[in-house]
Amino acid sequence: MSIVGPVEFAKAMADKTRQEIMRACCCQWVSVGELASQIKMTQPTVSHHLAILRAADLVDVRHEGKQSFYTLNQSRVVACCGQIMTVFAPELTAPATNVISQEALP
Amino acid sequence: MSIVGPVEFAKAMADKTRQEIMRACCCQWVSVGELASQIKMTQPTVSHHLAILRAADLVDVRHEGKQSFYTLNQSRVVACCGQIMTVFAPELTAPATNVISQEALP
DNA sequence: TTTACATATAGACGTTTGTCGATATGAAAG
DNA sequence: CTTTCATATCGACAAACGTCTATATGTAAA
Repeated sequence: MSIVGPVEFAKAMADKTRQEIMRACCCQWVSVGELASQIKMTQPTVSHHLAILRAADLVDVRHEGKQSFYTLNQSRVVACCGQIMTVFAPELTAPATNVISQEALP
Repeated sequence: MSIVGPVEFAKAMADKTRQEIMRACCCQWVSVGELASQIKMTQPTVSHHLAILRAADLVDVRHEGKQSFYTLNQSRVVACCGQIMTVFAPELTAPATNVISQEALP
């Protein structure tokens, strides 16, 4: 929903603690409390970082009873990395082989 | 040479001005003065950002007479994005098709 | 309706970061 | 050698950021 460009994506990832959280909830749903104890940070700190990751659409949330479970949005990671590579490595990321490119040259 | 992990890479890219500089010197060698006038920032500010990008190995430098020319290191961009995708999107970035995976399942 | 528990938000505080003007460094020209 | 020009570094300042404690919100149990 939210428009997340290369700058917002990089900003969201530009923190050691946030990347630890991302690793901790990669491929699984983890509660806030469990995240806090795993990365050894207070619960409010973890909630704060989760809010940032949520704003960047880098995590999905599922509310169950009194607790909320988070999981890493891997598709968004791939999409943002793809965009970065398209913009900042155009010579190394050909947008599909162009069939007419060779013959069209004089 | 310098070890640049996902955190350092993201930090280096987590700034609008720095991404403008990167776009400006993508696919070409550009002097510091020209970069400064293109992105409309003072020369010291641009030098400062270039130092950060240099530390992250995201730009290459070539000194010619009194001026220095910079160009974006596209290979590093691809390498860092690849590392991020491997770590934070393992389910979407299969490390080459595993031939025995299907038959090995009971 | 209380009580207990999980998460979110608010406020405070120290640290880091981005920007600038001033100045140092270094290389070519006169 | 002195001057000029391009870039790098320094010092200052405000804004943004990360962390904590305290508290609010909301849900389930007693």
